[in-house]
Amino acid sequence: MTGTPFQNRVWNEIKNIPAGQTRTYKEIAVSIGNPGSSRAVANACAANPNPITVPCHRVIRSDGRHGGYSGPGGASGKSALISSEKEIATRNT
DNA sequence: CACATGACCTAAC
DNA sequence: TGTTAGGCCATGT
Repeated sequence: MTGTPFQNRVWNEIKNIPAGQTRTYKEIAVSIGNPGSSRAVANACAANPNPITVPCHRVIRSDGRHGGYSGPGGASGKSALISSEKEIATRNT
């Protein structure tokens, strides 16, 4: 899984995203220390070998739209996953 | 080192 | 509001 240090930071930040919460690629880029690498961040997710262990489905664009998802369900399931996790977070409160 | 690719972002038409 | 153009960064060839 440990590919490039950059990807590692990206996946790490994504894994740090709390359930029900969504982060934009730019936010992640800033979190890892590369506020201008929003594109590379998306690439890291796309290159992420564990689209399931990594909640890349919580990562969305600045427009609020979903970017993509190489895991099960695809970009469509991505929104479903977000809604489900959002529901979980709401239930926990 | 240079070129090509991509789940992006911003601005302009 | 929807599409097009340019720019940015990391990775792979």
